[in-house]
Amino acid sequence: MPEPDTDAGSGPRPGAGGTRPTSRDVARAAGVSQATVSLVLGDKWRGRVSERTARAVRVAAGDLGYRPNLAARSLRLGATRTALLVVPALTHEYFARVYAGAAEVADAHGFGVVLYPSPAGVGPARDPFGSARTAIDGVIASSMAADALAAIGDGGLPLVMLDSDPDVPGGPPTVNLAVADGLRQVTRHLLGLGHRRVAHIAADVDTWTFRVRTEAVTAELAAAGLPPAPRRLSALDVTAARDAAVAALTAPGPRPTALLCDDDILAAGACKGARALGLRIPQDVSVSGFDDLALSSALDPELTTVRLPAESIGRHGMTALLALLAGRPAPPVELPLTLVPRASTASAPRG
Amino acid sequence: MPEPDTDAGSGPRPGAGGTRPTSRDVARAAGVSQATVSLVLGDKWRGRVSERTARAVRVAAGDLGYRPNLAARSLRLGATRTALLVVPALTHEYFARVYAGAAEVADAHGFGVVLYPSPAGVGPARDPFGSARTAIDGVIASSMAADALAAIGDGGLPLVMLDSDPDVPGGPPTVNLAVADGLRQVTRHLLGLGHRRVAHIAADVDTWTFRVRTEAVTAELAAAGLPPAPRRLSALDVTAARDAAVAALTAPGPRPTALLCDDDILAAGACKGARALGLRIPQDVSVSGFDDLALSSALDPELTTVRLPAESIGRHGMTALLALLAGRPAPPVELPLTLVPRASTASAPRG
DNA sequence: GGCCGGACGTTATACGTAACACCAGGCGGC
DNA sequence: GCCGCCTGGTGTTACGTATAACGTCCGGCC
Repeated sequence: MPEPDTDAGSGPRPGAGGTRPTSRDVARAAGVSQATVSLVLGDKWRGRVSERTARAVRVAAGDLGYRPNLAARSLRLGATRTALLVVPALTHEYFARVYAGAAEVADAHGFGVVLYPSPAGVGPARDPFGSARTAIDGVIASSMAADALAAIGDGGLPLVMLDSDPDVPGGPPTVNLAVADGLRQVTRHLLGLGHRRVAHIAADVDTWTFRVRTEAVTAELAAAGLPPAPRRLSALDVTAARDAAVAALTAPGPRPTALLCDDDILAAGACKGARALGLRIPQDVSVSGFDDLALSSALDPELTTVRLPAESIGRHGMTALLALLAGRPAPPVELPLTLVPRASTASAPRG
Repeated sequence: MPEPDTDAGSGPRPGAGGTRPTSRDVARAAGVSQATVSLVLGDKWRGRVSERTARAVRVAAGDLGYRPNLAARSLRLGATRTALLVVPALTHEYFARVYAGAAEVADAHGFGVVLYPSPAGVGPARDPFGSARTAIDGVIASSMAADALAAIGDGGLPLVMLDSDPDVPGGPPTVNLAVADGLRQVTRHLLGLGHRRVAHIAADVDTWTFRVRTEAVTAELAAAGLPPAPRRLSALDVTAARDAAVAALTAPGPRPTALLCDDDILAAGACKGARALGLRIPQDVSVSGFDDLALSSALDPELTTVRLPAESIGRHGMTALLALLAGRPAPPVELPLTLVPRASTASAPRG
């Protein structure tokens, strides 16, 4: 049979526009069979291939610029060694940091991570992961609404949930932040400064992680013998939060002396609202955030907030998914949070 | 190193009733051959399969919950219909918005987009895309340093560069923002307000998009008969920018009346620095940014800045890559920028 | 000398899909 | 009566990889 193959291992041919070399090309160049190439490059050759042959294979692979065809490998193995990370929004710094943590652990185990930013949870059940049409082995989903969860479950893939209700019976393994405790810390911090009229600027987002925040604040106020904080909903957006703050500060009755915000972005808006009314922060009104975004130390005054270990939750999430893929159980995790007191909160004004 | 976890996808999954159905299972259920299933589900059956048979196939596929094996499809087609978007950092809102634009166009063409956030451009040449080990058809790379570009080029994949030097002979197609013009607009804005002593807070990042900013500012000042602005380098970081601003404002000689910043993040730091010195913005010193991040309207006063059409550059980038993949040329693109004057700049103080 | 077994490789196969080449029957034209 | 053509499919193959099953040489031991 005629062999039009001209390249007899003469020299490197990187990215010359031709087709990519396969393991068979490497085999030909090294004078061995394709199986041997696979063994050597897959590091499974101890005691089955001589040192000299292995070296020859590696040299040939290097010369040709061989890179394995990942689609073929995935097909053969029935696994892609890739995880999908579903997040509600990428523009929120928190999720970018979660990704970084997940990628770190994945990398250490030879796994990849692919991101799918889903504006509204996830898409229709038929094709939950719209534009991320990549073959994946498992899913890590962060801060998903309940109906979105159902759509993901349909995929039949191993699943780990981040920042989601851990008490669903038969639900997927969860990795959570101690969000409730974090907001208790904030509330106690404000109470400790003498504040008795606290307005709560909450995000109008129907996810577990935001729902528990309100419960925690209310419970902590009740424990101190105070009524629930007036709660103002707002989109997770500076302008909406500004309006909510203005509404809270101009509502009938005695003016709140503190604005407890569920997110740093809301806190930034709250600061603008307070200033628009001529109030000074923190002398006239204290403002607290939640997240410790870069934004929070860019503001003036710097924001009292709660630091979220975003990278850590990403690491734990990936670790849990790897456990699932290996057939091991993934016990639930809850990570502690720490209050970061800064300049935007101070003692309540007298009067 | 966990070895025996390779059979992750092949184990029987309780919810799905065994292993995932293949096109052959669908064929069996519908009483046709696998080839017919492929034709029907691939929408290539017009005039080759009867309406009735096609319907039967679709019903069977739906009943079984069939989803094509993407690895097998990619192997067969030699293409993955997936693009890789390489960005320097995800925590910067700009890149998240670029992604959104790229994903929009990709989706409309049945393509997927996978993100690879590369802390330092890209990784070593051997495996440029570290944790994003997914089979891809092409690359869109944004704001890459020169050496990183070389590593990407080695991949031999179609490549589109965003925010990169368009004048490299034989270089890849580029999609750019008119960054130089944007900074000229800012400079003229400040000159028009009477500022004659402008300090330039620049990012210490060796990429084209930041290099041209300094050139543009210097050229525009020279055109007005002014010496180059004292330039202070800073990491792309609030604290570093704060220090740079303090240094600029306390340097020997007459104090600058304006701080021209290459990025909104730098501007946020500059504001903090100015305030730390007891200066009011904009009465004592004007501050301008660049990007129009959400941050810029969260600051107080709101930042004069330049709006970047991030989604648009993502859309154009993906469009260019699709052209390349179709064998068509991708002419260079340059998108115009618009100045957004807000409250952080005002007339230069007299004296 | 025959036989065993380690060292060193090779041959063959399957993964699931898409598409090319073929084929059976019916029908109209000449 | 034969050809050509249209309709509605089917058999088969190849994509590139990983690995199970199978050889082959050769030194050593009873």
